[in-house]
Amino acid sequence: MKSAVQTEDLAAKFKALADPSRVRILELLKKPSCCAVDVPGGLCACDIEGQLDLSQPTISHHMKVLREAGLVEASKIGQWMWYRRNEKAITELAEAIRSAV
Amino acid sequence: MKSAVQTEDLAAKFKALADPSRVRILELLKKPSCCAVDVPGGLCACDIEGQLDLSQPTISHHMKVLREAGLVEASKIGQWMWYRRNEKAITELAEAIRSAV
DNA sequence: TCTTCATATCGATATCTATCAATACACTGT
DNA sequence: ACAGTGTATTGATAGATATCGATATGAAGA
Repeated sequence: MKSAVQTEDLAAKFKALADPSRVRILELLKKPSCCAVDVPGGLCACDIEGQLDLSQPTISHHMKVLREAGLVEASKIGQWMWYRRNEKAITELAEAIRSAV
Repeated sequence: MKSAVQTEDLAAKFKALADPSRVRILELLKKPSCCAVDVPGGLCACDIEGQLDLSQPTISHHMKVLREAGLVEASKIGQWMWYRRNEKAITELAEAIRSAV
């Protein structure tokens, strides 16, 4: 039987995806980088903000949720935050949903 | 680009999984049937209730959420509701999370 | 140091959700 | 018809969440 922590952890990750804006953000992060940070893959917060019609604090909140769920990673580069998908965690979640859940 | 309805639909499915009790229910539904309904796979509501330490109305609520998300199917057999996983929808969601999201 | 820009945090609020007790509904056997 | 059983709905409530404006933090450049 699955442990309670595993179940809780799965639910927490799904909760992070349980919002259209956050699903959209994960879509956007698939695109090649187009922000000031010259790194392939990922985006910085201002670019995400430019595409979602949400306020800057709201975007910041969503990124925090995605990060704490482990689905997105972030690094500070200069004054920008560079966000990118954690493909490993995403793939593991996809596996869990099919077999383990 | 993904359409808004697709994004909304994905988020709706994730929202259905964004609760430990409902993740647990999907686990339970993997087990072979052990309820009065003599059909392989799936469970009836009373069996789920017996394993989750939640009230009957709460279980009923969770099953409704899972059904409306399309992740679980239900049939009435006599006075029992027979619930089973919609493996097709679950697999599609697993695909979406990895590639499309 | 001062200003500017990018991002995070705070405080407030409206909406949503999980939960239960009570009740209604539906099916079965007597 | 009636009683019993399984499930759904209703109504209420406590807690969570998405959102924003205002403000704070932090980094870069003049």
